Amino acid sequence: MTSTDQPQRPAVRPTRQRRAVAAALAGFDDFRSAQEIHDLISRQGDSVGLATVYRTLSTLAEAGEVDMLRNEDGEAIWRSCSDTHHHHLVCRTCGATVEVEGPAVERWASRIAEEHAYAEISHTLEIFGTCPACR
Amino acid sequence: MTSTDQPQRPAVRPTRQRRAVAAALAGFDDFRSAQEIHDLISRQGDSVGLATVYRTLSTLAEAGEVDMLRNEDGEAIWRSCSDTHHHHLVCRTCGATVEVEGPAVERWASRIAEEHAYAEISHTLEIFGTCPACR
DNA sequence: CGACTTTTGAGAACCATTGTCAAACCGAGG
DNA sequence: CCTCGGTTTGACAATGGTTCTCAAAAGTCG
Ligand SMILES: [Zn+2]
Ligand SMILES: [Zn+2]
Ligand SMILES: [Zn+2]
Ligand SMILES: [Zn+2]
Repeated sequence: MTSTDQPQRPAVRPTRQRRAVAAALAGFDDFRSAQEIHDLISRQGDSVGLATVYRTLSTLAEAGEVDMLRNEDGEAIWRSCSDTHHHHLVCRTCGATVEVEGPAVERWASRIAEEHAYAEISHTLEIFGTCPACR
Repeated sequence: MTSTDQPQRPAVRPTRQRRAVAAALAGFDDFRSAQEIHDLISRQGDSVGLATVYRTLSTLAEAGEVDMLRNEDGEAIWRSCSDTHHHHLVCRTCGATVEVEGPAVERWASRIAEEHAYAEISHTLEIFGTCPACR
């Protein structure tokens, strides 16, 4: 019996590239685009292909290690976040981010979904504005 | 004095194309992509360039006549909505939409922004799920 | 009917994101 | 340390939604 119990996970390997992306993510606390992250990595001397940056970010996002959301232009932006469910207050200009929680909102959302019999619910809730520093 | 009081609006003209887009929008009540709307128009016999569809939708959105939001792939989707501020419960599969309101959420969002001194606030709040019909 | 301004559309251009696939890499055994 | 098989990478092509270009077409108004 080789493996009937374990779902046979793909075995993620700790490579130089993945370490570089993780390091870059640890280096800022605002939301950044994949391209910006790619640039940051290059600027630090490391060299990681853009496609790999995208792949790594997607993987991390699926694992819940980073949050991905879309700015008002529809571009994906990423950030290493705390692992509890939360939302964001994001500066439209510089990306400065504050994690926020709203238990009442969570309840409201699930109640709404329930009332209309929608299943497999997910929700997006982000607040955009101009931070004090960018005024 | 030609015009110092009126901000000199661009004078939007009622063209066949704009009427066609408006008619298409009136023909469905779920969120659709620009391409889908373009197809609907063609299917109704009218012919409107895709670029014009985009232009018209953008104009209508700025005027608050339609709502634009992004699906989970980041694509813009559009819908003719009521003119009061509201949010949406959208079926991930068929696009079926329910407009929802949450006064408490609105208050929560502005309080959060205020607490962190962010200005020019806007927020996005959408709930995605699978509607009863799509189960 | 002109003179003037806005609008349109076919196609090119953009550009973020994803796909391709051979070469490089990793880790476990041997 | 060497080998073997699956994993990962990266240069580059390909996608696909959206915007740009600009000459031709269509409103507006006297
Ligand atoms: Zn977060
Ligand atoms: Zn939430
Ligand atoms: Zn709406
Ligand atoms: Zn609101």
